[in-house]
Amino acid sequence: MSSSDYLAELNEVQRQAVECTQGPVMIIAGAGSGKTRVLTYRIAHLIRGGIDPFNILSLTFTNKAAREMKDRITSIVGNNGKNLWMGTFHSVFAKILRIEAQKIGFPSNFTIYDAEDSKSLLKDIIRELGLDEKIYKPALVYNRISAAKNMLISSQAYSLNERIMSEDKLSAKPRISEVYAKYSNRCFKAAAMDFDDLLFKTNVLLRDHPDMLQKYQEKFRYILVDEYQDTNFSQYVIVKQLAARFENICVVGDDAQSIYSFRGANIQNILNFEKDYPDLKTFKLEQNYRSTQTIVNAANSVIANNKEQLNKKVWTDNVTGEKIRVMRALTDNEEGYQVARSVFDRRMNDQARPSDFAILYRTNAQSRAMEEALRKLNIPYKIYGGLSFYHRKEIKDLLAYFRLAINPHDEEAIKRIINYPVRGIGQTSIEKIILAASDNDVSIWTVIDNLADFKLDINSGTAGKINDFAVMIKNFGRMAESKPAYEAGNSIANASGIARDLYNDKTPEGVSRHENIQELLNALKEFSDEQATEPREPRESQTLESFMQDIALLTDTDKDDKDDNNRVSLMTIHAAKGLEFPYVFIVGLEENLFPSQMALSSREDLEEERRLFYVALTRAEKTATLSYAVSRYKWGNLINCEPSRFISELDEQHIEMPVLPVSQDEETWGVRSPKSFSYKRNQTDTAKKNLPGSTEKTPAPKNLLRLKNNNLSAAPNYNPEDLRDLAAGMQVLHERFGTGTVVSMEGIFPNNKATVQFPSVGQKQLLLRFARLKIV
DNA sequence: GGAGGCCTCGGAAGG
DNA sequence: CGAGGCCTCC
Repeated sequence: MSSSDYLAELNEVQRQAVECTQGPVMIIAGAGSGKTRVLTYRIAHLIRGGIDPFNILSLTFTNKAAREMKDRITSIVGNNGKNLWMGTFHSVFAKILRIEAQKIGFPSNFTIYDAEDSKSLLKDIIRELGLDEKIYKPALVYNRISAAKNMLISSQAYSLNERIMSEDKLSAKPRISEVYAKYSNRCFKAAAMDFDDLLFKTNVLLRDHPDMLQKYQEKFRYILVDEYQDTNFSQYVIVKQLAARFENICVVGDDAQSIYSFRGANIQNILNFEKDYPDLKTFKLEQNYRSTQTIVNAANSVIANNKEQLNKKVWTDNVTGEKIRVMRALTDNEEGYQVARSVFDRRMNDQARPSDFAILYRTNAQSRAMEEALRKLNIPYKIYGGLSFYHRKEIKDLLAYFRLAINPHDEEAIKRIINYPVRGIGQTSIEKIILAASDNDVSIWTVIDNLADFKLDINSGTAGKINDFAVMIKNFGRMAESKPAYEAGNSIANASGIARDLYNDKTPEGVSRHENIQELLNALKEFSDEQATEPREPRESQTLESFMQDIALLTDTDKDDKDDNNRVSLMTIHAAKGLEFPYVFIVGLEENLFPSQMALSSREDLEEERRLFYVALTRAEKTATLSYAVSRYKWGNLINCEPSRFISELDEQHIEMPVLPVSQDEETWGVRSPKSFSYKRNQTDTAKKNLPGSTEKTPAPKNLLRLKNNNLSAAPNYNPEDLRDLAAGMQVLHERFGTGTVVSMEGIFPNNKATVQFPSVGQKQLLLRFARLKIV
């Protein structure tokens, strides 16, 4: 492309934001206002203006965003752009911490623990301290420690902080500070950092080493931060420190799209940015290029309900477009069916491609109904989210060996594979080793590698096996150092026994696990080959160590997808941030689901849910369709649902409500009081059974009709009244749809059995609800 | 060490 | 309901 006329592609405000390169700048970028374009052109403009890319730091929200932006910039300014420091906070500062590690007492080959590693370590510590795991749940303790680190509160400061300590006492967990202290110590001994440490230790580095602060202030003369509304305190301080010398700081964000406060993001960072830099220049990108007027205006009408926001007015001169349709379904399954049908019709009428559609939901659990319905209509789809490649067991197992080859002190990696594949080192021996390490304040590896010195009560056979393990790991370490990444990795996979172990497993899961291992090795091979063509320092960059550096920071979206990509996208709204689709369906718009039940107690939480809805709506280019169900399965029980308040917050002129008015429908169907619908065996009986001393088993359910493959059978003590409900419901179905048929109910239930046929899954479930049925 | 029974618990999710 | 953890039993 022609690289010189990029400024011509920008509107007036965008161009000003690009050209204003000196001093503090805040760009408030409304949804669909060309934010990415401004950011990339701004950087390109800096480089063209003679700024060395080495002096530019650009921080993004995801690795994917960084990669795409870097490619774009390189296409404008040439290969020089590759020298940019661009990446997520975590990847950039991990890189710096590896360079400066010795300043804070870490080796540069430190391991990065992912959340799973951290929780597993916390679990061990909680046990070692003799605390009750049911009270000190590892996930909860992890969140608590994470929140503290994000507020730059060390374990010492934590124990001295009266507010935090009294919070912990109040929640009956007064000893979290001890867990925190021990956790930090164990990470240090293992030469490991968790995700939050990457930011926390960067802060320590910059705070305690003025030379370091100065060095990086000088280096990063131009700093850009994307998605600034989602930064936390720790990130805020890093940016503030680094920018303090030159104040060439540019933050880009949209307060209306701040949706990550639950993990520490602080919307105040953007709301108060002006206070930090009084001579700040602010640019507001308010023209939306993505969506129809209807969608932009509807989204505005929703967000207007929020109190706390920066003043801006997003507008568009795109076409008016279709009204936002609201669909109403009987159950979650019928909702899926209706959505799938709409996708099907759109494909026909608009000649749209599957990849033009997105189905967005509040919780991952909602994907199932959508998935089933799409499959029935043969519509290709892809579900985003769920278990990532790098978090699969077999992948983490092999990576644990790689980790040990690079840093044998890595405690979590040792615990993971010291006895996998099985080599006769049992739980008892491992516990003795951990205890010895703890008593002597050394790492587990130090004990393993010098077993004889610690005089453990371990029999000589096991001691020999532990010794063999140590020899193997040291051998792997030498391989990692001397051989290129792929060669070393492949040897380790074989010599460790992992490859063989999985190869011998011929179950479908085993085969798939073996394939995953192969895929990881392929990635390693690609990495080796790719690095070999790079001009700079060919040796160093080809090692297993360099491959492993950021592996903990990768996620599935970073993996190339070689599959056919012409598919309907199914994902949570959080995952959809930054994406856009011509046709968007937002499903499950029910009070207590979206907004989530847990967000109803505070104004702040509710406002964040509303921003989430705003994000969802503004993903749409051509049409947005909302849907809700009047009843939905939750943990096996059918519960009643009310339409979400967000539907009524939409300006009426932009929406088209369902054809069936609610009142008429309820009359036809004769809805009862909500409580009687759900079958509550679980709550009441389990509660009773759990009373101390009670031996009562869950009693056989009463009033229960069972439905299996359309065969209906009744419990012996079945209440005849419910049978009348069933008959009445079937009658209504028949009248209304003409298709619902009772195949055999003569004599009303001969032998307590009947066969029924339902016109659709949704109607079947509505009927079940009528008769208080339970699917078996 | 693996299979199977029992209990518990259930938010969204980047790095 | 169903996933995941834990315990028990072989």
